[in-house]
Amino acid sequence: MRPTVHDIAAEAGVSLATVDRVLNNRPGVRELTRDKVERAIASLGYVRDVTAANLAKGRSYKLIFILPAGDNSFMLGLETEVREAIARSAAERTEIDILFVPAFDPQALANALAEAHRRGPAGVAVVAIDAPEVTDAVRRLRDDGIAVVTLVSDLPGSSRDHFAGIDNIAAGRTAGTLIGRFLGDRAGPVAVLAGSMLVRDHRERLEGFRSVMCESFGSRSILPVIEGQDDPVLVEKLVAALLERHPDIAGIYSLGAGNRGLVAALEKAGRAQVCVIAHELTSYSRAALLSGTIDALLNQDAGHEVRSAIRVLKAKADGLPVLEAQERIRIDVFLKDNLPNGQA
Amino acid sequence: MRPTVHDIAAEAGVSLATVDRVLNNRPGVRELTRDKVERAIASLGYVRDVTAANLAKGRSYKLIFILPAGDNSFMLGLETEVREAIARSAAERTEIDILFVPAFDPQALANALAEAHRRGPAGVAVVAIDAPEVTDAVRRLRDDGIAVVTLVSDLPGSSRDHFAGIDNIAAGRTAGTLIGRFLGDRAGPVAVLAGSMLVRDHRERLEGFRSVMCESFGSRSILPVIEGQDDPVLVEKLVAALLERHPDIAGIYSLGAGNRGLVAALEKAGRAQVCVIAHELTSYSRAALLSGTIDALLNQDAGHEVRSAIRVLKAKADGLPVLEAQERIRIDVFLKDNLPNGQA
DNA sequence: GAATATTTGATGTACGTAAATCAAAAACGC
DNA sequence: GCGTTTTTGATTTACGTACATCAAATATTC
Repeated sequence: MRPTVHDIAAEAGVSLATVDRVLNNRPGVRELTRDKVERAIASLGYVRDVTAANLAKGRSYKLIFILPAGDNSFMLGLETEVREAIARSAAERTEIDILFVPAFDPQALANALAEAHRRGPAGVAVVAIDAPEVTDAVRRLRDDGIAVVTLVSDLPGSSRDHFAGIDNIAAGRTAGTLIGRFLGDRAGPVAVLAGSMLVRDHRERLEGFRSVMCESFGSRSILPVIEGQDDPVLVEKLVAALLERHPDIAGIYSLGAGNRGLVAALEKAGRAQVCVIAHELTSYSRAALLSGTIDALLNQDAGHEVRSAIRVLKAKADGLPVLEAQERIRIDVFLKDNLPNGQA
Repeated sequence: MRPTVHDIAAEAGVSLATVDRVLNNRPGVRELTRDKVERAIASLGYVRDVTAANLAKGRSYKLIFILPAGDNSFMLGLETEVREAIARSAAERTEIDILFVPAFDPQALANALAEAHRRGPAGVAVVAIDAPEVTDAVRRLRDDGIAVVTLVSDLPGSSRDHFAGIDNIAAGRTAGTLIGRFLGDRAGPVAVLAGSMLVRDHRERLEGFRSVMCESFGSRSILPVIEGQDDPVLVEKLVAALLERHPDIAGIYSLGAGNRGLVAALEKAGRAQVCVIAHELTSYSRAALLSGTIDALLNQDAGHEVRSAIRVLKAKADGLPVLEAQERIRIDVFLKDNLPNGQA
């Protein structure tokens, strides 16, 4: 049987009320008595029954998700997952609100964080932008004991509790090895298509990709990066021009979210033999993978990221440890052979 | 605010006791009254507070894991994960026992299932062997309302509630595409190394692998399957003989758990240029991937499988729905570039 | 309509914790 | 020693559900 507060009280030779004072950091306990109780807790191996505690407190975890507004499929998918978590929230003692902010706008994001702060939640999950005003806003939240988790895009060097997202350098390296080995001896340069070098995850993917190409496939030339702003129309135009300029192109690594335009340009040009590695599984990229236009997809599972963020925020709010192995977001590598059925 | 049993009673115009009788399927309620209560439940959208219910019941979920004895790293890893779940069990109202059975022995497994049945648990997780006596034993458990989840290796056509493992056909197909594309125009046959064709996961991986090789890489010949019983010593002997017999071998797909012997044989023969795709991330296979002896690893995360099995068993024991998207076990594709740090 | 069986209500206790109140005891200053 | 402050104890209520008991009301049978 698991020990209860009563057992602690008996073991320490104090009353229930005193145990409660110690457990919940209430004032009015002598240092000596506090020690006695803590020794009893340690010796009996007491662990507070969080479910009973939450029941008694009538607690519900108020959480706020801050997401970039915009219509790219991945972010829409992320929003869908948050909404599904909201639908389940009754059963999980959570109360989740979403705040939308204009994409790529650090000041707007800092303001949203301040607004979230005002609402006094137990935790905040945010798709971060790597800027000082954002780091500051996060620090202010943390100073007030509000847990903060970055989602998809991290804010290293800030005081965030946790990052729920993939290792983007590893993702870029993986793309490099795949494209290098898939191409084998086939001649021709490789192009890189990004959204914007302003966002950290794109920069990191490029860094990983380049280092692998340099280390392991040094003879293959890499064309200058094309920035398509994740805009389908712009991407299509840029890729079409690229294909015309370089008829010998062997492969393309698309590390951003411009898949729709990329696929359109490739198919119009009839260049199915170009080896393409792209990111994020959406209905477009799935179709392109199945048709053979895209050869491999790297993906981060938005559902996992959202659920992980919620678990971590709840744990941090309770001062509980986090199961690191469970919360590591993995880089999915999809070929046409191992696509999950159903969704996305 | 979430409705409680009191709200249901008020809404239905009955007493708390009657609501309780309906909710817990206790006898002594007229059909008409039962309907009234059920309508109230539906109209208020009542969901039982499982944590409060468990608290009241003093419930702890007795679960039994049945694992194959043996010293292969993957199964040891699986055992480790179960033991870690046991360490966390205090906080999760679970009480987990492990039963070990000799590997690849259907009758012993059926006996273990009967033993598990005798102990009267809420659920059983089992690494299945696809044999009629096992299917029968599972059916008997289910007939007594005991939840059953197959782990790693499935038992389709049985009455198991859920399978916590990967899609092995997809895994085999993925291996096929990877080896086919990595080899490109390089000549030479491909060999397949399995543990035993008795277990379904090995059969399915082979099936997926063969079908992709046939569909997409028809010109490459596949040597007859070698069964190494996942025994390092035997595997090393068999692979050494294989390499001697076929000096022109271009690739090996190891779909079982005999990696230690495979790597030893390859390294002793100095055949690093052979393209090798193997399964399961262990300390041995990790080292071999980093050194280049293995080119890619397909992996199922044992920790995820164990945690998923536990979640599903608890949910089934409570008659609760399962979040399918969360419980899908993914096929990890590891190259040396995206190996997770830490463990395994 | 009486006797019986079935259904329903009323009520209390329990689970493990939180939180509040008030009284009692101990420690402290002077 | 006194009064005062601080610390501790004892007790109660609450959270939402499960489960048991006993009495009361309603159906059913003959």
